Amino acid sequence: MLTQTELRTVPVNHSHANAVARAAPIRGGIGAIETMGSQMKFGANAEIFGEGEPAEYVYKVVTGAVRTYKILGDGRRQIGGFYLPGDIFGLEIGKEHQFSAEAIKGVTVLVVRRSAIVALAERDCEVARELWSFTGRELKRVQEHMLLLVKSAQQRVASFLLEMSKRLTGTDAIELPMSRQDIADYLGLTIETVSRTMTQLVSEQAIGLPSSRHIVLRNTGVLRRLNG
Amino acid sequence: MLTQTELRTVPVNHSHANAVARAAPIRGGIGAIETMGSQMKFGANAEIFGEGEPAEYVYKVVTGAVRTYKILGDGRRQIGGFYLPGDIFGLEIGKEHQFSAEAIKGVTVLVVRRSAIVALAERDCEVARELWSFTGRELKRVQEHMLLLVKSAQQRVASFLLEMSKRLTGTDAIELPMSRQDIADYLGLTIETVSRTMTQLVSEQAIGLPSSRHIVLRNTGVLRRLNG
DNA sequence: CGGCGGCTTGATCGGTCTCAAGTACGGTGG
DNA sequence: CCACCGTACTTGAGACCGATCAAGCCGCCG
Repeated sequence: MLTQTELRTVPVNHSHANAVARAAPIRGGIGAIETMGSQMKFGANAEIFGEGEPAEYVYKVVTGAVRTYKILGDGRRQIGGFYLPGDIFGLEIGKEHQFSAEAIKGVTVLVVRRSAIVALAERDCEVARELWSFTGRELKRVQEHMLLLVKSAQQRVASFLLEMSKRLTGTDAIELPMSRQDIADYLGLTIETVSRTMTQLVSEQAIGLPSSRHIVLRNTGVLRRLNG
Repeated sequence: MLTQTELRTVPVNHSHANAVARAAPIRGGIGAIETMGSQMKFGANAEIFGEGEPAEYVYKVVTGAVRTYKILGDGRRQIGGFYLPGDIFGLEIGKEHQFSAEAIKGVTVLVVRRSAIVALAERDCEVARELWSFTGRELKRVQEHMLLLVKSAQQRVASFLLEMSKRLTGTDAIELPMSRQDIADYLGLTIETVSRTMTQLVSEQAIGLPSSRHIVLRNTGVLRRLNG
């Protein structure tokens, strides 16, 4: 239950006054956040936006990592997704954010006003298509996440490691930005089960674990087989 | 594991030769399936489309009920969603269906070529927005489904009944179109656990169960409290 | 009436959670 | 440089929830 320390190294409000850079808007929608966005920084565990707040901005991770989450009725936290450099998050169809978002560690993001993109999409069908396409990819991602949650602990952890390997570096050696608690809340497990499963995978020669956040995939075949 | 009988009462191919009605195309995108679509019928358990097949058509349920699903690596079936009269399904961003779809019982659907809608969206931004909006609602639905899967059996069943009550009739008396196996595969439980949980809810006065598919919500407060 | 599929109920097993210590690591201050 | 502390992580023992295996029941249709 939210063991994490609630230190917010950057005071946040929704005027987002701490923008540090601004480039001239040229054209394009979501794919052109680079050219029309402002850059912002958030410290570790800083809240970027909260569930239910107006979805005024769309974000793209430049460096660092972000988690989105919901607090369930019984106090547990379910993480909806991890967003790594290059990933876009915070784009909603409706007026409000469905999940909260926090920086996992220090993060730099590009920010664009949602209204700017939506306005563009009203004139430029190509932009509208990009919005649709983005939400479609997000849908696919959540569908896969859903499928994860009906598997065994071993399968969930194995799938998670394969996913992170692909997204972080594409190689077998990965440096996890998130804590065991984050992983547990993403996979719908407890921190103890995640930890135990990791050591189990080590003893099965499937992974190496030189340090708790540094993981080496030794036998992706075994991991993939677990995946189903 | 797929106890269901594989009887396909309607032979299906992708030319969809068994269209029974055609109306003149007037205008509008996804909201205008009515005016530009053909009507089709599928018998109980008939396959409407398969995972990985080209997503040539978009469907809207007129009568009956549809399930989408995936078969997991270990042979289990996970149901992605139930689609009831008025619901649209089968609309993909990419070229292929991500899930398979079957009629739960006899079903009548309206069908439109995906390409027709997409072509419209390239010229009419309002149509493009409708596509985005639809996929956004689907995303929200899947997110909620994901949240279901990390709850207790009681919570899952209670949430399911509340959802069905809202979508089927809006009243407290519901007639489920799907079997216990379907419900189990939707909730990530076994058929036995679903059954036991139902009788448990009966003994707690939360629901009435005059027959296995006919359910009366007696105490929605209790159900909602379970929901979290 | 018999048979079959869908549903319920019972007994036991097993995987994950819970509660509780113990360990490793990084930072801070003496 | 080391002692200390706090946090993150690991490990262990036992409880509990849902899965599994196995019967039995019910409704429907031939």
